[in-house]
Amino acid sequence: MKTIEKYLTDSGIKPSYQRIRILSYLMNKKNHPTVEMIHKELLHDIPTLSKTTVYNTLKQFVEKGITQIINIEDNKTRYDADISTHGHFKCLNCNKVYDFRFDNKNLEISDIEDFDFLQTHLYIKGICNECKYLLNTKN
Amino acid sequence: MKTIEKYLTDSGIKPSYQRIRILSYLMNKKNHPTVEMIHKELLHDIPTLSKTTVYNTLKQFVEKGITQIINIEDNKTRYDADISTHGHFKCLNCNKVYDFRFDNKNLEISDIEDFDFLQTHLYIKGICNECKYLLNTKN
DNA sequence: TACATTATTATAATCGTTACAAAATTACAA
DNA sequence: TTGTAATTTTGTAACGATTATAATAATGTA
Ligand SMILES: [Mn+2]
Ligand SMILES: [Mn+2]
Ligand SMILES: [Zn+2]
Ligand SMILES: [Zn+2]
Repeated sequence: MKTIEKYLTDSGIKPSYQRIRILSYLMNKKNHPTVEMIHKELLHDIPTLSKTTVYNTLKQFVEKGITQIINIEDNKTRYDADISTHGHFKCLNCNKVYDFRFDNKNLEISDIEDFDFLQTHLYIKGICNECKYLLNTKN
Repeated sequence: MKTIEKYLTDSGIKPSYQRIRILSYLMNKKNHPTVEMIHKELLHDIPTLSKTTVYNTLKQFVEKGITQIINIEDNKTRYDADISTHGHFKCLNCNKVYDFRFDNKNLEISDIEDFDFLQTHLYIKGICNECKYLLNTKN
């Protein structure tokens, strides 16, 4: 609890109640939520929470570099408080988004060697293990 | 010209005039256009072209597997008639989207080894060579 | 030609997101 | 503490990309 406030302060963000709760949600759930998911969930505890506040807060988190945007969906943005470079796998059956690690340093890339790389996003879509099992036992 | 019609037919798509023109645009320009870009450009030649037709056509192309969706932008969808697995680099200065090749086979991925992979999207953002040069000479 | 099927178009509706201004909260000096 | 300025949150309206719907046009076929 205390650590999250300090993390916000150190990042140049005043630790308001809403901001603390939204960041806690991201850090604890680790579910790459949409704005809708965060708002719906926190509304139970904070009945006055505005969706605009969720949007504003996430925008600020991204600007201050403590949250990254995950664009694995066609339409809606997902957010991740894990700002390390890691990959995301979306299961096309259950729609869950999984983290995975990949060797960013040894990516063998051609054609754009001299460009300046600032962000790397690796998205893989397919069927997760759980669904593979479920789909097999069904048939 | 003839080849595009055959390509559509072989993919199970009736080669209407609009579909031929939209696919030609994708294949010739290779610029990962948005719906807006395609519509605006083709409107010069086909003044009656509806934006809905562009949407419908691209949806069909994706369903039939002859076009892939590029989600490198936050808000709008881009399309690519090159359905091979390749990476995309977006320059944060000039907003151009470049193709690049990467070694998909030798990607070193942990944690999700047993999942079924269906699509792999590698997006890198940064500054392209052209802009690097321009930005340097400016200062 | 006559009729059924398919494709295209125009328009309205939807949905995620952003803009804006009012209300609430917080910071701080008198 | 009190008054006032600055910041944060909220509600509502506006926006832009996309989808749904229904009418019109084009195409295929008997
Ligand atoms: Mn993640
Ligand atoms: Mn491409
Ligand atoms: Zn799954
Ligand atoms: Zn550039």
